[in-house]
Amino acid sequence: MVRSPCCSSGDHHEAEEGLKKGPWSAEEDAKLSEYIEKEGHGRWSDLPRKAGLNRCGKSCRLRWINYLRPDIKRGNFSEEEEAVIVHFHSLYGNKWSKIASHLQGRTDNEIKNHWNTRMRKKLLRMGIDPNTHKPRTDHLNQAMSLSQLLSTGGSHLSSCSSLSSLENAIANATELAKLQLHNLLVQIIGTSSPPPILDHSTNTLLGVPDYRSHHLGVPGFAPTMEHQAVNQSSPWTSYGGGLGDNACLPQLVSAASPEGSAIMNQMESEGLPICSDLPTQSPALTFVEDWDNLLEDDTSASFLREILQ
DNA sequence: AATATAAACAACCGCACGCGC
DNA sequence: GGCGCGTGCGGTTGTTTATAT
Repeated sequence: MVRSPCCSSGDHHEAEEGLKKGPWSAEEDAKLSEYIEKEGHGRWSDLPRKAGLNRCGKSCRLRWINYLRPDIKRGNFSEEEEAVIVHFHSLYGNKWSKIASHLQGRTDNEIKNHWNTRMRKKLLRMGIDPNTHKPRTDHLNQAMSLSQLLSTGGSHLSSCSSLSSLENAIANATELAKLQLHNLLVQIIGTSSPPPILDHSTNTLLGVPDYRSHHLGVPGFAPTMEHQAVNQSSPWTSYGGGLGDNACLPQLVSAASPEGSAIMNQMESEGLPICSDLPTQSPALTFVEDWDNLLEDDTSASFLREILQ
């Protein structure tokens, strides 16, 4: 490859020429802004010398584009902006500069940081894969199974006649639930390894030890794992996702707000589809909300933390 | 109040691409 | 067509700030 003569790490130019690296001082910022506003940036590689800066051109460019540019918009991202980011990310992937071109005043770096630090987590919490923009149905199904198990286990317990059976059942059900929940949480937290699959025919988590034979001591105790499958045609499947003709964005943007309507107009003018007929709540959404409630509940949260430890 | 940990942000680095010679 | 250079992009790392213990 042809390496840029500027800022190359291998050539030790910084060390030889004493080029400064790291955070910019107010004085450097002022010099850079003043020069560009007066002369324009011209060739970035020449700029530092002309502007009297002890930085490489690449560093100057980055500082100007990401921080000093007068039209830059700082501060928190609005929900409208986040919706636009989600939408265009579903179309372009990690093409941050392309996404940035749709958001006035936001830089690719800022969008990238925001995505990596906040939005990814937000989507994961919602049960949406941030890479594919599709619902993580494996997790939803497992979580629903768990919920079913706990309720089934409860009814099972109420019918136990002997105390030892009851204690066993409690221990076993708890163990099973912990195992599954642990697995589920590990996945949700964002490991990139392929998630264990729940084999519905045998009710085992593929890729983990057979917990039934190892942990369930009650003869004949085979918890029912039947669950309501998430409707594959639920609104989640069209969640801003897919690159097909039917890809559309749930109308997260308030068309009433000036900013929202401007964004919507822009999207419409670009021929981008916008969904307006989505129901306000789906079964999956209800579950996600319940899950959020669970996580917000102090007792449950401490229980989950304990499991994870 | 001190320390540890997590989150957010800024900047760096390596690479790819386009352009002119 | 090959090469060198300048620029832009995306991933990663480093630093700062906020929050929890």
